[in-house]
Amino acid sequence: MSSSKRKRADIDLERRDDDVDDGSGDHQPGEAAPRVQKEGQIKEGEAQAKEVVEVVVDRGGDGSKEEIKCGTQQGGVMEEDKQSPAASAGNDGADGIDDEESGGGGTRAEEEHMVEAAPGDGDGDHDHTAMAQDELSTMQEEMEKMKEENKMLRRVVDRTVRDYYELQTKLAAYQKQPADQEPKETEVFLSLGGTAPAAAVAEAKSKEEQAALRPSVGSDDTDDGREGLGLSLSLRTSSYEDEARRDVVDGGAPDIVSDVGKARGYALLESSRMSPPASGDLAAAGGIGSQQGVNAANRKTRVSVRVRCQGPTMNDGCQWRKYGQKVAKGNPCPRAYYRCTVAPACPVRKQVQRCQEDMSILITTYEGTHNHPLPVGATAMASTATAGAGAATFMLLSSTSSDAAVSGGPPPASSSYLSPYLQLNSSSQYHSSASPLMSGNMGGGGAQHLSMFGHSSALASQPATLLKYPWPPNPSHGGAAGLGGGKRPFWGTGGVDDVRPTPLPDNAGTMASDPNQFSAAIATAISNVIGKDGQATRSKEGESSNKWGVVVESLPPHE
DNA sequence: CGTCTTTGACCCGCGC
DNA sequence: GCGCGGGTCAAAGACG
Repeated sequence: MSSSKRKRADIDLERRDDDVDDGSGDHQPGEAAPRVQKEGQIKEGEAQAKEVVEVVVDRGGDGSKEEIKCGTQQGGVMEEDKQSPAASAGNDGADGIDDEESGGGGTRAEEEHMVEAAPGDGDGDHDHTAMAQDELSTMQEEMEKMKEENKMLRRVVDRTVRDYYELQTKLAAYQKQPADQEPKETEVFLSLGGTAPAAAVAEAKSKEEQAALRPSVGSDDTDDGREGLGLSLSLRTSSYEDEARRDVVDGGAPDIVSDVGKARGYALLESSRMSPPASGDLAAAGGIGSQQGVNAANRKTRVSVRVRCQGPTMNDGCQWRKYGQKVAKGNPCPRAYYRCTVAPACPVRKQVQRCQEDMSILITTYEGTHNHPLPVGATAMASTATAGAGAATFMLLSSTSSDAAVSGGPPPASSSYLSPYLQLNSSSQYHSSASPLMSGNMGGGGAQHLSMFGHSSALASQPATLLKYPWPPNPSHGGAAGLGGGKRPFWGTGGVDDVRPTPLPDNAGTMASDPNQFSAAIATAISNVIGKDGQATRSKEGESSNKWGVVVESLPPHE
């Protein structure tokens, strides 16, 4: 596997949850809802509010690598999308950079956020007022520092962009050549929360740049509980082939997603497309259309998601069947192997394993592309997202996430690799209310949303009714039943109309304070990234091939 | 009764 | 060529 040939998309979602713990060492993928409950018995109620989500999305599909980091920020978050690509193009280096306005890289944002939070938390003790002021001054200083850093980052970004364009040019030339042999890699990282998963880090090749980009990160570390509010989007693309057209090229910048230290919680989605399909189209399409079924090419596509959640699994929205489990050498935690059961011959498989460094982090790797149509809802969502360029999919952060929810009924994801809906089980730290996320919807049908933040509350702003899932909330979908009896294709269930991605907040700026907004910001960032692919892929019947039809949607707080 | 999870064994690829 | 590790298969058990 020459890395050069494969594409990768990584999405890191970092969330922090205090809450739920499966406790069980085994992380069982949510698939078996019923069982999960038994074993894992996650306590929704326990989920406490803080969650930090870091989403790193790597898209390999097109041959371009993109990194997007989203950190919770106070200031306007999103907007970076566009920049992100550029940044990413620059390669890894760019990662954290992005939002100029927001204050710089997501990391910084986080720090800022943290800073504020810290003082704020101070309760209202009057006695502490003086101290608070001191802290404020300190914070201001930090802010200034951060600003400076931001400037530096901007420079880096500019440089990156420049490089990006150059690469693009080269890429274009390169693309003209036969792609078959050419390897292409695209990596896209979305990191929310500013922290990057260790694994991601490991991958990251250029740490220096990262450091440069995210100086503040360290600060984050300090605050575990903090929601880093910074959303940074960086795109890194390295594509050697045509597929990559859309995005940028990157050179092999590794994913840099971030520092491990922060392992607090994050979800990382990483998709890497290893093989360019024999037919270039496939790759471009995301391999969707082609039923190639179990093509090797399909298998090569990989997406990994790292989510920090104590919950046993992350729900991706698809139906999976566990076919094996093994202990990997470097990680004491067993790795579980799942196969997509949505369609009989679906080549897609996924591996679920907990992060050694941070057991609360669940790493899910998807491989291959679905050879069956994705759920309409998912598709619709994906399309919506892509179209809007805004939000691609629903990402829900649910702290509740019991596996059950997850396992519940996962309709296929919009994207071939990832289901549009990813559920992160974990309680959001930030939300005091524990886990509301998945609330009703999730529970019953098993929401297939990717929940990034536990703050359901934030999301809550939107009426639950708004949240509609591609598939009916029927219990049947949900539980094991969904799987068992429910092997029926998910796509049959839902109507496109049903799906309504929550509109992203117009003002990114507002996001900062609100978790909801934050999530929205993330969604936006993701959507941007995804959008590209999504559109492309969607072009073909909107099947799963989209790599990233991800829509971030906030759910109403659960009760 | 049917389906899914669990678990051990087998096979394949890679590195030394 | 050997050993190691990863991934997959298949039988048995458990659960709904």
